[in-house]
Amino acid sequence: MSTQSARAHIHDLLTHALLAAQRENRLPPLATTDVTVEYAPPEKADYASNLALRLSRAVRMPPMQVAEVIVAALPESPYLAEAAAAPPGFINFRLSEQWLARQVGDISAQGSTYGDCDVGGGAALQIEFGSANPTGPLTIGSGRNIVLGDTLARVLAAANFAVQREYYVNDVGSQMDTFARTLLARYRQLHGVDAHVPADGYAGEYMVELAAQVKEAEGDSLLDLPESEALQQLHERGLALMLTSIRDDCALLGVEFDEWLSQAWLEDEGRVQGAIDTLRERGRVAEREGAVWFVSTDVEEDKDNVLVRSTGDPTYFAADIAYHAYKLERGYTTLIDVWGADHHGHVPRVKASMAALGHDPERLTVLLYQLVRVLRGGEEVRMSKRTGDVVTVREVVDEVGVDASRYFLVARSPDTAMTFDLDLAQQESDENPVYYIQYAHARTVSILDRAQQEGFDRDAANLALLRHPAELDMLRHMVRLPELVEDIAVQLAPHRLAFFAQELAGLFHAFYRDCRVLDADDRPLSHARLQLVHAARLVLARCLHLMGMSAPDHM
RNA sequence: GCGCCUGUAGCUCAGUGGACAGAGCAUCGGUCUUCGGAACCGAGGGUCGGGGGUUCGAAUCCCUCCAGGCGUGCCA
Repeated sequence: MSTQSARAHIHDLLTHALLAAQRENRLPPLATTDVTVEYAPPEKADYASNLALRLSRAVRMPPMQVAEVIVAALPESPYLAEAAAAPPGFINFRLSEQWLARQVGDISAQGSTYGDCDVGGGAALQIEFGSANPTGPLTIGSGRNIVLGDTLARVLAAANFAVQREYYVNDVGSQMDTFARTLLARYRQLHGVDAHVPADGYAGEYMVELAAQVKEAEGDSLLDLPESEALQQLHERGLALMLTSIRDDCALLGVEFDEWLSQAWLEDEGRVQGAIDTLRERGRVAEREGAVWFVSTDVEEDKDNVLVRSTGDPTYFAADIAYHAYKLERGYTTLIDVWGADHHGHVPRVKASMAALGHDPERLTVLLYQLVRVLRGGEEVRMSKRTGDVVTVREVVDEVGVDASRYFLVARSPDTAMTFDLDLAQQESDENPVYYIQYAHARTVSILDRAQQEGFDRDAANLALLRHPAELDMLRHMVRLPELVEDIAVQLAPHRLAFFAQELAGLFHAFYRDCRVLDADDRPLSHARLQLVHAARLVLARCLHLMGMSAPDHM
């Protein structure tokens, strides 16, 4: 970063002013006050602080007076054209137009890294997402998980975290057993043997296709095996095939993981037993009703939870305890899990287990997202994983493309039980917001190409010529990208990217209308505007890439 | 019963302590087609689920009620 963001700079100015005002006895001595800077309504200012309003009571002065004292103590800054107190006690800041125009040069110089910030400070962060059971193809719900996780990972990397992406493979347990039993039934059926899919089995057609693949590879050799052995082999084969399919689905979405971590591996390594042993040593384990329990009743949970079933098998929860301990053991200081809201009850007990093992549960943040409804032909598609009646990632990407898929899945707050309208996402019309952003990018490219053909030289630009309101409005938005990346990294709110990009595209289109870029009669202005268009292209492309979308040159 | 999430314009959704509550789409009316019209401008449309409270200030925080989704000791 060659320069500090405007917001961070104003924050520092206010902090200095506050100290200076106290030093000069224009304000009484204060305990440390956290200074906040926010975006102001555009007609009032660019940035604003409510510092004086919040201080008013403590210093026993009217807010407006406090604001005026602070304004008077503000250092000069090349960033600002104006700082003023405004009723009822806000401190408003206007960015300098000359400073804004100069940012075009900074943005161009930073190129595809413009937008980076340093909230992470290089800290090792792990984000675990996806992590759907490998018992069926990825559903659109998992798609939301993966798109949210991947977009966050991209933003966190831009915020200077050392990001590792991991998919947790839940390859043991009762659901996998059911998966294997279903596969065996389908395999037998393909050989003309009378067999039935278990009542709790996976009825989806994909299981027949899996069985066919096994048949192709193994012929009838599994038919004569003892059932337990056949099940074990089908478990392995089916798992491998499902993982390949899931990996392919992720690739369709443009997502790659650094690690696929297997629950079976954790168990084989003795890490699950080890975690249980450690909890026992710490007096946090009880045995009753034939099972082993994690005792958390007096701590963070309202109930105890089973670690080892009466059958002797460890639960998913026990493995997850070992898994989270292993994450920290590998040196990640910040952990993020992306889970569907149906797992929210799992959060307190995982955190309780971290505390019980002597770790700081605050290291883990769980991003919960609500479920996805799908609209097709204007009607809600009923889904059931058990019957195999699901809308898959593959179907959606095939129908609407990867860009629209990702856009729609990321553009809603994780807390919203979103509706995915397949027909809208598929439309290549002005009803579809996806193309609005991409079209703006394509327009920038088109102008830049044309400028080159017609012999304009943007390197000769005098940026001080940029003073049209449409130019400055676009710049005011563009300089907020590093602040946006910071906010998204802190709030884990990737959907804000979509809104930012949408607004920037709108500002660009308005600029395009109001400001002729290529004008042979005014080459100096054309050159400056070309630099601005070039910078706009960089920012639009960065937004699109952070969302995992393409930034097309032509549409 | 209890816990979490949600309820904002006709629809899909932003905004979670600040300034008269916003966007896209839809509707209606304009630009009329010289750098890409997949664009732009304007208009109408909301007791922010209801009620109470805290605060200088509440869509935002607290209480309560209503509605929907998800969950609630040996599925994950």
